[in-house]
Amino acid sequence: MPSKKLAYRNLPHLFLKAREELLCHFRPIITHFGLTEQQWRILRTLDEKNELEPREICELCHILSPSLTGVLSRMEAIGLVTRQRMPGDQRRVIVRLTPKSEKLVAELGPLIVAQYKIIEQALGPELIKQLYDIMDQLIATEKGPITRIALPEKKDWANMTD
Amino acid sequence: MPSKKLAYRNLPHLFLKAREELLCHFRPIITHFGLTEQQWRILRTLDEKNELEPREICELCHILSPSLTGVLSRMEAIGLVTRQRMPGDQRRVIVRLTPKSEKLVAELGPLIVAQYKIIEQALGPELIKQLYDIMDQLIATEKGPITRIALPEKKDWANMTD
DNA sequence: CAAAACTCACTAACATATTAACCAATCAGC
DNA sequence: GCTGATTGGTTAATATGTTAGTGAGTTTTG
Repeated sequence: MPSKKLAYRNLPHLFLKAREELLCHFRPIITHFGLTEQQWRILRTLDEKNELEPREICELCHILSPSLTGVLSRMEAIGLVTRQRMPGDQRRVIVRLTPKSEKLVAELGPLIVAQYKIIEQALGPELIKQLYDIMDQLIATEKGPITRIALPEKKDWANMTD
Repeated sequence: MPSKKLAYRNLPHLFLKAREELLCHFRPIITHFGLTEQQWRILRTLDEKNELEPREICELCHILSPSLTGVLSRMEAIGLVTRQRMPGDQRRVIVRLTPKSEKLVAELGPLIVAQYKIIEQALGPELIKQLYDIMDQLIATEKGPITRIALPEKKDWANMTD
C-alpha cells in the first residue's frame, strides 16, 4: 500500500504543463521552418539584441552553456548565425544573425505574433495580464533568500539490495 | 540591423523561467538521493496511485512514451519499480513501486513538503493561491478550440545558400 | 473467420539537458 | 614579470526530449 500522499500540489509540474499547453500552438509554426524551439529562442533574442555573447544567450534563453555549444555549432553549420572571436579578449565570442536568418525571423516572427493574438483572445486579455503580473511577482520574489532544508545523511538507494 | 521587434512577451519562456526558479530549490534534495527529476515525478505519482500503466505515467508526468521506456528501464534496473505484463492484454504493462522505493518516498516526500512550506512562506500564501488559481484557469481554458494560423509554403531555410 | 484498422510499447536517430572536468586566456597580487 | 585564481567556452558521459517508424497484440469490420 502506498505511504501517505504528499500534501502539496506540484507547482513546478504545473508550470511544465501550462508551458506545454501554450507551446503546442507554436511548435508547428517553428518546426515548419525546420527550426527547433531553442534555435527559435536564440534567433528571436538575437533579432532583438542585435549581437550577443554566448553567456548572455545562456542567461536570456535559459540554455546551459554545454548545450549552447552544440546548438550554436549546428546553427552556424546551416548558416543561421556567425561566431566571431572578440578582438580584445580571445576567450569571448560574438554571435550574430546572418542575412538569411534575418529574413527568416522577418517571415516567422509575424506568424508567432498572429498566433499569440489568437491565444490571447481565446484566454481573455485579463487572464494574460494577470499571468504576466503574477509571473513577474514570482520571479522577483524568488531573488530573495529561501533557505534550504537540511538533508539527511546520504544513502545510495540505487545500489541497495533491499 | 535587426528587423522589427516581436510585440509580445514570450509567455512559454516565462513559464520555463518560473519553473526553474522553483525547481532549483528542490533539485538538490532529489539529486541527494541519486534520483533525477523525472524519476522522482514517477515515484511520487506511483506512490499516490499505487499502480499505473506506462501511458498513464506519460500523461500524468508529462513524459513522452519513448523517453519513458528508457527511464523505466533504468529504474527497473536499480530496483525502483517493477514492470509486469498485464495478463488479459499482452500489449499492456503495469508499473509498481518496490518496497525499497516505497521507503525512499517515505523518506524523501517529507523533505519536499518541508521545502514547499518554506517557499510558500517566502512567496506568501496568497500568491501561491493566485498561482494555482490562474494555472488551473489556463489549463482549463486551453482545452477549448484555439485555431492555428495558416502556414506559408515550406521553405528549406537550413539548406538555402543565401 | 479473415483482413483491415487500431493500440501499446518499443526502437532508432538526432537534439538538448545535466553534471563534471578540461583548457586556454585573462586578471589579481605580489 | 610570475604565480595563483578566475573567467569563458568547450569536451565527455549519461539522461531525457522529440519525431518517425516498427511489430506484436487486440479490436473492428466485412
